[in-house]
Amino acid sequence: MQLYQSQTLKIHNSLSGKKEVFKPLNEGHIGMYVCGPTVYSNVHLGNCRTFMSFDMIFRYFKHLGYKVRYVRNITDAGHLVDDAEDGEDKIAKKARLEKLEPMEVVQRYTVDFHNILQKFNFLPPSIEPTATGHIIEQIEIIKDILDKEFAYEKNGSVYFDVSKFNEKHEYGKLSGRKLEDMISNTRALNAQEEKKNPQDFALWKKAEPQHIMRWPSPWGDGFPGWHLECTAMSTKYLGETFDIHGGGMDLKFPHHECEIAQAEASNGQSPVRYWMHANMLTMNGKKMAKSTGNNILPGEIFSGDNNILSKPFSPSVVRFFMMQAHYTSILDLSNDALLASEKGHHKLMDALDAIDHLESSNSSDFDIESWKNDCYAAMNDDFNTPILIAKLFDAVKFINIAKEGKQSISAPDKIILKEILCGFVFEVLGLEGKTDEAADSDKLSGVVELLIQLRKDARDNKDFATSDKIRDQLASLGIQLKDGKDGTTFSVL
RNA sequence: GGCAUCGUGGCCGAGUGGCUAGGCACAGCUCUGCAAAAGCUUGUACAGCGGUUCGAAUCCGCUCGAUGCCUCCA
Repeated sequence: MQLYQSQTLKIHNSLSGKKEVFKPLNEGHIGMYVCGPTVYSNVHLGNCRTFMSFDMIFRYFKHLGYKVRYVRNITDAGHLVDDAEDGEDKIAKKARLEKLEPMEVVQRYTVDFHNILQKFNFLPPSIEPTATGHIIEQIEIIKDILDKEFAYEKNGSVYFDVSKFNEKHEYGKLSGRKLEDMISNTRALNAQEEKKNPQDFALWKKAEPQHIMRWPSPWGDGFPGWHLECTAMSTKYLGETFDIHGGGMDLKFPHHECEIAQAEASNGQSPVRYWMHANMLTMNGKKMAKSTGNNILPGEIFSGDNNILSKPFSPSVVRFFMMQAHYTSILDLSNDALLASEKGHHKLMDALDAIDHLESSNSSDFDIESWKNDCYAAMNDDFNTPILIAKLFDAVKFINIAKEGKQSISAPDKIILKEILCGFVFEVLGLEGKTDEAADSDKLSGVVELLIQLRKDARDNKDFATSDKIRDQLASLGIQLKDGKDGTTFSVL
């Protein structure tokens, strides 16, 4: 019996705008696709938040006992810079500026992306396909859509015919837009004269002679449109209809809308059963943007090399900070917020360490069953990690009281408490304990124990000047002494 | 201008038509040589204006503000 059989999970489906009971297409198995990064620069912190939300969701599915195929692509081709760039591929553009091969740029930033995600303790997806590795599949889909007459060719490019599609299908159902509104609101843009209608989008773009990234196709040398790769890769690995498609809120339109259109045009069915969208990250109340300087790279948070935050913060603290907000809410990052999260994170980890040292008793003053149910109820309610964390702090409080000997816990309950707590903290939330390896070093703890002993001697002799000196010096090194009933312990901050 | 997601106490951030979120900060107390840590106790809310209701911060309308998107841009 798997855990998921006893849990009812609800997911907010962007398509319906409602929370729906989640039932996978095939019992026990879940197919999930998340739009990955474009690897033409360092990964954006906001992007990390989106991926982290889906990492948590992936982790919870696995925790529930589901077999999950999680596909997250790497976009290494297909994005255009803007109209002024004459249809030049974004990656090719950057490559010329830096005098690098396009694939060299892709490699550099793919490595950066993986490095940062590893620091954040992400689980790797099941498949991480690249757009350039699926050109053939994309061409096949274009052929299919052309056959069904939902697309047309013009001068070596192929465009999706939105108006025609809209006659039999509903273009705009995900983002709540109506084609008529879009038509009346369209701005005048350059280089659109090939399209029948401004709403049409490219499935295949003809490559100009200077364009480096190019592939042969039935319509001449060119490259695929941006929306197509996700359709090709998601359906290839997950089937024509699959359970979950996720991404940032910003991708809802046009990207995800176009994905729906492409899939419905090519195989007649709606590709995704549950659409999930993660919300944006702001900093100091404003959107993060390089142009205004209101921007920070993940690596700069970890190193402290920035003029926005007062100190470095560990990846796990940043993760804890992000998990304290619901994935569908806008989250605001600030120095104060990170400082608060750091303290909360530390308190949580200290309590986890303390469980093993609790005395077992014949009975428990803590209702483990009902607490455990509350934890699962929080996660089952559209992955409500803030509520889960609030529940975890109920346990933290109990552990601290029990540590003082004021309440008790039975031996079996102690095992369950630890198992559930660790399960949620490490497995589901993906947090990490003491990252400072020094804390585990025998040498360090030997030295600190010695100092604690010396301080105790000084205190016994009422030599408080010496005892305070030891305490304060250690504190300035980031080692905190805690005087308890049964002597002094320490923790490395 | 249109569409979408929001607007909660000093800060971050959940939630609900009437019943404690939680973390951090602040104050008092316990413990302590003094602190720290931990515990206990307490305070400050639901953008504004209308409406529905016995009752709304929670539902509806409008206003203001934030963020994203509006065709090739995460």
